[in-house]
Amino acid sequence: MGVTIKDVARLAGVSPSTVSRVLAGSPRISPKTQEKVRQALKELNYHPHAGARSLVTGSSKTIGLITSRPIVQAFASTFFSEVIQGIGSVLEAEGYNLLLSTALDEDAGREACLEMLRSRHADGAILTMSRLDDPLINALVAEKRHFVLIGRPADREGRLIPDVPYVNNDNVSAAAAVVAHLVSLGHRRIGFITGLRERVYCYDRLQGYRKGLEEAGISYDPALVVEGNITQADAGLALERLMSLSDPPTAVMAGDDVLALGALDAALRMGLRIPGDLALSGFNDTPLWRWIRPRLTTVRIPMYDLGVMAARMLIGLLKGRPSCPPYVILPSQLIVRESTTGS
Amino acid sequence: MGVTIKDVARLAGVSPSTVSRVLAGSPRISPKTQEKVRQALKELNYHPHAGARSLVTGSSKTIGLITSRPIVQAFASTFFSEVIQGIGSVLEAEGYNLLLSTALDEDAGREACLEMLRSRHADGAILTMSRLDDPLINALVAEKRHFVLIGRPADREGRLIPDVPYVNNDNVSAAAAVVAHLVSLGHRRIGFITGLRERVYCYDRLQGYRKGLEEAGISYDPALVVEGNITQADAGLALERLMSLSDPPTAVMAGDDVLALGALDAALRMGLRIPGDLALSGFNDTPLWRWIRPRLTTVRIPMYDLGVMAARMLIGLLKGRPSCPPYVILPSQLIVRESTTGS
DNA sequence: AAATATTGAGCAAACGATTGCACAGAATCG
DNA sequence: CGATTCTGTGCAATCGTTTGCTCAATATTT
Repeated sequence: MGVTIKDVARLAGVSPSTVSRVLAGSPRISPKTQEKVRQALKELNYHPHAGARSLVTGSSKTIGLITSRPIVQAFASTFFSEVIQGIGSVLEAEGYNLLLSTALDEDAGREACLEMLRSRHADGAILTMSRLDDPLINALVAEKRHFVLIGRPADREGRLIPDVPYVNNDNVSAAAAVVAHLVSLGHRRIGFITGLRERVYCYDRLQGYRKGLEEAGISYDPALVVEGNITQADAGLALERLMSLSDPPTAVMAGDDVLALGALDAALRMGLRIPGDLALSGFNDTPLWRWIRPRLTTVRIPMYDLGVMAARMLIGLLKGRPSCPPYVILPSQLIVRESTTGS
Repeated sequence: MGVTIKDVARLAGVSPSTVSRVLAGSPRISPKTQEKVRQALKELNYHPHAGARSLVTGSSKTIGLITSRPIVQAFASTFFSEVIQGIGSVLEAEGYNLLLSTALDEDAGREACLEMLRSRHADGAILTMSRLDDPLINALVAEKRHFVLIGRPADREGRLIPDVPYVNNDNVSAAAAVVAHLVSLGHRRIGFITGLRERVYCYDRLQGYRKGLEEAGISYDPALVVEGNITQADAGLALERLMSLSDPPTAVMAGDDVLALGALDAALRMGLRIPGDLALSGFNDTPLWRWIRPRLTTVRIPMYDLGVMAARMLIGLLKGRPSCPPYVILPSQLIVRESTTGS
């Protein structure tokens, strides 16, 4: 069925070794021979057998792409999509293919991921959206695998786990910047609707929220923070809860655009005017939502670039480049729109 | 580095063949031996080398997932995400892994896809969102690959290409149902904003639109159809064009929720009331948008199930099941909401 | 008890590619 | 011109598994 290197060798009148060397671009092959071999390659439409190759070289030219939470959520926003593109653009140029982890639930999923990486002999992995004290990170470290995290490796207390390469955006300072923006508009009671803090990015944005308050000299009020699932329904309930406080917020920042949308819906239902009665901000600048009115003040995350950097970093690791930096933090950008300023 | 079948054999005091047979569940191994081998497997934490396996068996237990248009768009909506989950849920249970095609542009992308399938010796492929006369389909057929299309295989004139297994939703009748719904509300001038008809699903929805008109005894007016890219900006322009006709539509159906959102934005900007001045409908029931006001009348596509069925069908093909149906059409569902009925 | 059937396990040959080593023939040197 | 260095190519081992065939040992049958 498949045409092998021997077939090519026979047609070109050389040995398999020579064909292999031509393929590898070895300099010790004469131009004449090279030409003959290339002819034969084209003529037979030869394609190397990745399995056989990986058997002898030990490298499968394959990278695992892993999401530690169910893919459902991972793909729901455009985050994953953009990140994948960034990763793909780098990996393709380097001849790597992406192996997707499609596990359903978190525990079985972890084993399935590891199994995939092991049996497919993946050269490395890229992880996204990890949790505090993420078991998968621990497992990967224990197996001494090459991998790069998109996000921030954090232990149970949110402290940075050393020696894990990662690419992240500056969630803390970005969240603080949102607070500063709201403060500059005169707000002092600022609510925060966020996903569960076991997700590192949620944790960090919460830290940024607190940092922003502190820098503005506003004391932190736990009653103003509502933590829940990243769904619009939950965000709506969260907003209702915040607005029913005896001293309700005049501004609410959401830890994600999805949450902001749910909150927006609830606010409008409650008859609140945005931003007249309540200023509202999101996070992530989900592209498709730029058309929602009022337009959402939010933070733009360089998702594509996160993917690119992660892939580059991983390639660096695989090639054993010593100059490879242990981590990269990409800046994000506050995008001010109507939902806070009204114009 | 890696622990091989020989290591296991040595520890268990048997030959590699025996270990292999235990792994394969061969019945001709005594319980005692099986137990010994299993012990050794656990103890050494053995994992088979997929490459070596594929070398001798010819199967790589790998499925390529291919999007013929740039992944960008493919991932932008939740379509791809849900489909992937469906696919994954089936493939994982069958021991297959997903290889993702990450090509950037359409032409180089096609070659990269094929190259991936060939050199990785993928057992099969699942294709999404094909075009009329899609070159990739032709290539896959020419290479006699096992694959299933999510969508409908169509030639240049939109005719069904025979002998290509596919899973599709009933775009034609769904679009017709939307028209029927609008007609039942009293509309006679119904506009249609759609993506380029070179995408089969756009083409089919256009056919459904025409069919719906015909069934209602309304003659087709090309001026009421605007075809463009699937972006909100284009949809906005399309709506403006439709509304500036001397005899503008009283209802507009969009071929996609993204388009509906762009049209909605434009309509509101033009001071139109929805559905008072203009009824508006979408397509796909993008989950995150159920919270947008006014809520969008749309069509729900069973995306997850499309993935499941495609994967099942592919597995069937790979196993050479003769009972495997050549195609499946899943029903979609009209979801009536405020944007057409007002309540 | 001898002949035959069954069971359980090993031998060894693939599968397709890479690569260290050997070795011709040509080129270069003294 | 003989000795030495290059160049270009082939040989053969190797990577980790699977699997057809062989064959001992055991079980079953006459």
